[in-house]
Amino acid sequence: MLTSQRRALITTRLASDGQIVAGELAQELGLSEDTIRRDLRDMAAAGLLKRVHGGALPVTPALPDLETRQTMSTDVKKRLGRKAAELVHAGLLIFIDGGTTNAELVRALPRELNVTIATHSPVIAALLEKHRAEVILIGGRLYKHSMVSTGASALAAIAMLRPDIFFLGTTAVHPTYGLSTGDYEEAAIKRAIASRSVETVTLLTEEKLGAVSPHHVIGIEDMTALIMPAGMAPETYVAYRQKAVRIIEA
Amino acid sequence: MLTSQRRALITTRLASDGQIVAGELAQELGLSEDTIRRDLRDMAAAGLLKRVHGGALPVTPALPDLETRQTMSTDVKKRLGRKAAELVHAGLLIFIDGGTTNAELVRALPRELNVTIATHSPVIAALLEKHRAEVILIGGRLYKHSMVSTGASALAAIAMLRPDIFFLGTTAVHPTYGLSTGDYEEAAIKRAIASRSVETVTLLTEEKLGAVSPHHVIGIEDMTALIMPAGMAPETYVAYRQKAVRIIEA
DNA sequence: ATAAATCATGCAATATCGTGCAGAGTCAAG
DNA sequence: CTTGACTCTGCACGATATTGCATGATTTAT
Repeated sequence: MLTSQRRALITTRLASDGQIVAGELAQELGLSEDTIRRDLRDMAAAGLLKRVHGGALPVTPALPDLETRQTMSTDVKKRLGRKAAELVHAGLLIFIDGGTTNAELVRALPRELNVTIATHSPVIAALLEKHRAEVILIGGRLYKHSMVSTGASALAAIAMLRPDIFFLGTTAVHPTYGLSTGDYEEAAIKRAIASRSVETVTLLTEEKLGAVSPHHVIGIEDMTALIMPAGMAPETYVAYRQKAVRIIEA
Repeated sequence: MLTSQRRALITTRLASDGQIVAGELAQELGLSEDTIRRDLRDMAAAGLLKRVHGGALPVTPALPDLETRQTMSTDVKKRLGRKAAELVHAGLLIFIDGGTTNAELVRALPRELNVTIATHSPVIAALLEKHRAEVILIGGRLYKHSMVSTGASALAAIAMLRPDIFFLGTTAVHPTYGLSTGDYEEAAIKRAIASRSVETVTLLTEEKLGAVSPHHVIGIEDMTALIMPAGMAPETYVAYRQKAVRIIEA
């Protein structure tokens, strides 16, 4: 692993976890603690993080992550969410995946709409408290990173459903490699839901395009539509259109 | 947890609660009181807080009416939650019912504690995002009023568990009629969980005592313990003690 | 006044840190 | 191709920091 890669990972990890523990990261990467410490020392000198005994913290201490993620790029996600909400009509069975972008979809859903919403994300379910929608919560063992149910019982519950639309949450979309994610179990669950759904749609912010994660979920050609921000360069998404996927701009 | 994070937490907690109790915080974080005391001593030396016997106070006391209003309603529940958290030990399987009082229990649980927590409330599950605990989410059809899973699939999932402690959320407790609630399905679920649990505990605020709702859950004699606010008139709860239920004051 | 809780201090075990040094790899000049 | 400067990395070692426990002092509550 290159030094710059390692340092990029540290930055990412700081943003997602709000902390770095030197010993843990050394073990995880199979490196000595000295290397990690040197990275942290240098990055602290560059003002990229705040060095503390035992590890490092972000320079701007992590706000409650709900707040952080909300403020990250709310505008774009809100627009995507509103556009996605237009696909939802009364009487349908909708499956909503976890993630902050899908949370915006939930917020954009009319409160009085008579739909049935299935989800394996307790966060999404909690957001539906004030809606009229019938909610089906998929249980299972919670995968802590993305906070969604996984495991055999979740798969069994999903097998009982036949959603009209699946709003898939994703972190990486690539024209050739399709959708991918960082966890094996998570990928399996998403695949199971998509395979049972009539339509599969995902909401995409720009930074996810072109990215690849270790675990393949489904190919672009298996998607019904991609909802992405308007105003992007055509060459960014022409590759997707060639796969006959519908592109909806928001 | 890194030292600086712990101290940041102390600052936050001082702002939100208006006080720090050394013993409680030590228990909550799974550390010795000495460590907390050292933090408080050092932070007091740095002028970040005011050290007092038993804990610490903010240097600039919070505006009185803001403090009282915010904490009046939740202060009692926070105390109940912290007391209840003392019952939870590493290695146990805990089932946590929905409700705002149980939410305070979750907030009081040590973040690093190795427990397994089952819940049929997406709200409770979402609160556990930052905890190390293994979380088992019980799925089903969400009963919107109390936001908990109900129905056959929830019952089936519960039948797989054998919780050590069930923290039952309730709205009505009566010395003769026991615990009751407003929805039939909800009562059935609570009964099912209680019947499979080794211990059943409930957190009670004063206004729930003596109330009766249409649907019976379980009798007082089937409870292991009631956790209720300290300082109530003895005649208020003597009737419960006669049922051989343990009364824990918080 | 007496019991219980809380505190400060010293001590030992562990974790983390900084520094110096050596081996391996890279790269460009010779 | 060889050589030497340079960088990166891991290890060793002593220094420092953190933590939990024991002990006796102090404070608080009854």
